[in-house]
Amino acid sequence: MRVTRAQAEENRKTVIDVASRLFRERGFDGVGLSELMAAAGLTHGAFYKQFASKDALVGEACEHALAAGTDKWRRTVDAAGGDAYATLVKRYLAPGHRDRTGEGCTFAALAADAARHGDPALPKSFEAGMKASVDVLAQAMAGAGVEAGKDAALVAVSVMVGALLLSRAVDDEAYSRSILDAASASLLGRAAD
Amino acid sequence: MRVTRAQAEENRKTVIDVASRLFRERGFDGVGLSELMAAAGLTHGAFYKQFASKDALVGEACEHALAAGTDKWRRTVDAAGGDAYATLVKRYLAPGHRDRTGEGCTFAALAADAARHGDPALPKSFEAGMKASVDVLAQAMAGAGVEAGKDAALVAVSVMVGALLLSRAVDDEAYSRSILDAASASLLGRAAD
DNA sequence: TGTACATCAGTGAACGCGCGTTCACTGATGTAC
DNA sequence: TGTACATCAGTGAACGCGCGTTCACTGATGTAC
Repeated sequence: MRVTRAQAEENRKTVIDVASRLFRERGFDGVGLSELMAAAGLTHGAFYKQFASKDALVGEACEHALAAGTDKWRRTVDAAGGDAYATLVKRYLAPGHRDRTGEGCTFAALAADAARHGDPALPKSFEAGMKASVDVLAQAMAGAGVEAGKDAALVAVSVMVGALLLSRAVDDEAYSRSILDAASASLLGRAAD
Repeated sequence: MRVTRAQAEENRKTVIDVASRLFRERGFDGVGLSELMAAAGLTHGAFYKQFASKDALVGEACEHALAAGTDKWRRTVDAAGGDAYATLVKRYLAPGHRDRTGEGCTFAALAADAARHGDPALPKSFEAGMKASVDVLAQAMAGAGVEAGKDAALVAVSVMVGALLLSRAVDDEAYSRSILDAASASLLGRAAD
């Protein structure tokens, strides 16, 4: 049965939101459309009334996840003031972030999937998300009096993404934390503990 | 038709080798057993004479790829002497490595896949590979007179993996290189160019 | 404002397809005498 | 060393299953008068 235009638009957003979580958790191939639509409270048949294909949703979900990540960082910087850089780094390299892949960093979760996906729209989205993240981090670094500049922020993002990715791939909890802690200490200086 | 035991053993190794390349290129879900066996010069039916399941091959292929990566680093260190650290970093953060995912770093290619795979054997393999890589890199850093210690090597590996991963996920070639170059300069010092 | 009709978001069955896996069969290899 | 037989790596057809996608249908929404 038909629903209001507002409801339909809301359903569309729900699907994208659910997809952005599930894709981060299990990868593009790890989530079927039936399961995804069920998680959004709909049946799978409704999918093609909103999206041209699964690939189209993959593109929108990545864009959404990347934009949400940047927004979250921006809000943190706005709220934390001079502590912004340390707050950003500590939250990013925390076990809580490591363990909630679905709500976490899109780069650490999906960059490899995006690179191999074929669709040229994904790299464009990831690049835009990357540049935005680097900008926000550079601003936070400057505010903290850390050596600023785009390159320093670029490297900082690389450390963060790499450490988070690796911390998720190892078995031992203590070793996993030591990866996060070493990266955190390196970015914030030895006195960060 | 039956083949010699030596031939069968060789075929098994070929399958693992081909799998370790294809999985790095396209992910575990991106490679079907028929295609994989065909790439190894066999038919898909032969697969289950050598492996219990696709998951079993995934485990062996990861182990193989990780061990091969560590060996390659070790050989580079043995061959390059005092230049080992710079050689390692430059080769790792080179466009050639970025563009050959199938023969490249297993962490950058498969860490996310491994983290979400479920099978507890994968994190064990990745952890062992990580520790071995950190050891080799720490040795190379010490040989180059760079601040040594496990933590510094841990962070260096994080930067390298993160930068490579991100360089593969963005669209613009120049921007991709700037990620690799920034990481390289950061690890080797500004004078590295 | 009330009625008549067209629209279309959502439903659920069905489609073809490729997946991982199984199996009866082949025939050269390996073994026993 | 030569012969007879058991083994088993590899073949290729077949299995059930879940995937992405399509479609006829429903019925409340949106529109026209």
